[in-house]
Amino acid sequence: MARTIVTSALLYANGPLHFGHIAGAYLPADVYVRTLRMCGDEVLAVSGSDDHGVAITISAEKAGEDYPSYVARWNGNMRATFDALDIRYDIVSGTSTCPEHPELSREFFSKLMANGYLVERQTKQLFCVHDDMFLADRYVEGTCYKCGSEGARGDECPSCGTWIDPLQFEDPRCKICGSTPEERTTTHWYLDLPKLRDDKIGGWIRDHEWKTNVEKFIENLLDDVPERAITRDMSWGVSLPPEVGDAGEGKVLYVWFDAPIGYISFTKELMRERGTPDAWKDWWQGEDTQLVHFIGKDNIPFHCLVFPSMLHGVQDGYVLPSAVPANEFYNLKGGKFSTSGGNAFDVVKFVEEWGVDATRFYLCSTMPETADSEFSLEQLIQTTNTALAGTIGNLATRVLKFIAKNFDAVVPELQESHREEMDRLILEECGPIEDPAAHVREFRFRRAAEAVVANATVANVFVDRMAPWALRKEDPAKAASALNTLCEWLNWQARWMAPLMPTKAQQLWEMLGHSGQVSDEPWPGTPDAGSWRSLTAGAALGNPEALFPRLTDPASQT
RNA sequence: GGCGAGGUAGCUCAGUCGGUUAGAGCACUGGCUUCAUAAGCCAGGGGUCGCGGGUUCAAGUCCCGCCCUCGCUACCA
Repeated sequence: MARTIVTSALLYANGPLHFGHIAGAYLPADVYVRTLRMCGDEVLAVSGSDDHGVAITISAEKAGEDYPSYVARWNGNMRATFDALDIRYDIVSGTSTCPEHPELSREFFSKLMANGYLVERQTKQLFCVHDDMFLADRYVEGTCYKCGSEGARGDECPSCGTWIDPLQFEDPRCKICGSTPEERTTTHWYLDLPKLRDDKIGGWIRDHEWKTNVEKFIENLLDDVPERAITRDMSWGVSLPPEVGDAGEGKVLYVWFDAPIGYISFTKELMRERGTPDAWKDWWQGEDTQLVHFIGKDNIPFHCLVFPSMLHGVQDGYVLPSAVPANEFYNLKGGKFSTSGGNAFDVVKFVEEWGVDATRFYLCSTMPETADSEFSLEQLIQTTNTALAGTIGNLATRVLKFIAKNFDAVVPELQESHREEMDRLILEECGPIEDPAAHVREFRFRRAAEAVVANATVANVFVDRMAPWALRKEDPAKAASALNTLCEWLNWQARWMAPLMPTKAQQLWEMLGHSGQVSDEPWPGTPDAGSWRSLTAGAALGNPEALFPRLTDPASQT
């Protein structure tokens, strides 16, 4: 049986989730997981928050909160957003709360060191006595020694574009408190990426089949891969293992080093809770495991180069990613979603107002799969009204209400003599039928969304060809056969919809008279003339009602 | 400045290895239908594929230059 670990980018616990994140990494993962599960694959879905790093400590202090509660707040926001959007994981944890995380992160560090993939170096860095911390380049400002403009940041001068070495500032200031920092020597450990690349992993990365947009990114990256510091001078994070000695005092692992390890430590946490503490190995070190990382394009270097290098470097038999379906960026009004810049809105409230499934569907059908793409409320409303209310929802009501009125609200009978004609008409002559799951497996979510609608159009064409309202008077038995065929089709439609629109799929499923969960049904694929029917004539149908209410654009009202 | 992505119909986007008249959805126009959520079906109009060169029998697709938009620029993630 196919076994797949699906991860969604660990969210940096320093702000709310917005549609950019959701369309980029979380919703596609959820649709993928739901699809695979209905297909009978064994799937583990993991996500959580990335809780460490300087940015968080500074923001927390500004907000007057202690780090754990600050991080917990954003972790909670993430969970609430997932709930609102029906995005489900087996575990949503956090790097600062997962009990297994520190130890496993240190184990990675130790093994990489033992295997010769870490380099120890001493560097000079600015230290702020007032704030009692080494300052990241970004937190130093001063007068640019090239163009003389004030307010140059420690990494780059905004006026002349020069790359700044903050140690060369004549008047360095701490950006946090404004005092003058002093120069101090500090020791750090670097991940020897060039060596890791040359010891096999480079070849693996080069030969691996990546998504097109990922491929382009990686090629350049590989040629010029630097050593990367994986430790920091601060207290909020995972402390270093004892074997580094005194030099490790007051230092923690760099967030980017420990964050992806979270995927594994969260799995350990989950398996311990389930009472099978060793089961995580079957996943992460199992030969047949497929590892799929859903991320945004900004995460490509880490998931395609750094983390695989780490997994390889510890030499513990970890699986390497089989696919990294990175999405591009999702934009709002031409710019990126940004909560600090005000270019965003409250996701939970948005979903309450416009509906979970309509939102999920629209995000999927405009997902930035191949290039950056654009979100707009007007289009969401448009799409909901035409594709969901008009094509899919109206198909259900026009069929089921007609049956309720004229055929006693039960599945009408199919005359054996009509079977061949009905099957030929709907399966061959009313338009192409596609399997949404086939697109999902290729990470083509936009096409999958289109396919669900296109399949409903096939049935709408069938209704028009049969014209049951007229046929009922001329040949009632044949009208019954046609409606029986349409009931069968709606049963497929509900299952096709399930991964994308779980709530509405379930509602349709119940309208068809079923009591169980549609998501527990096996994936239907595409109908086959000989075997696609499964209904019993006379079975009671549920109450037909509008699946997707039409939405009104507040901007278009006068 | 450097790096990355993009500029294709009114809008949002597809276009695999360069190969017939450049596609889809929405919007728009016309016709059919009346079962249904003023829904459905059919047909149609609409593009010098950012600009200028080049390679080729053939370029939206490859090469060079330019213009514009967006993102990143590493010890922030």
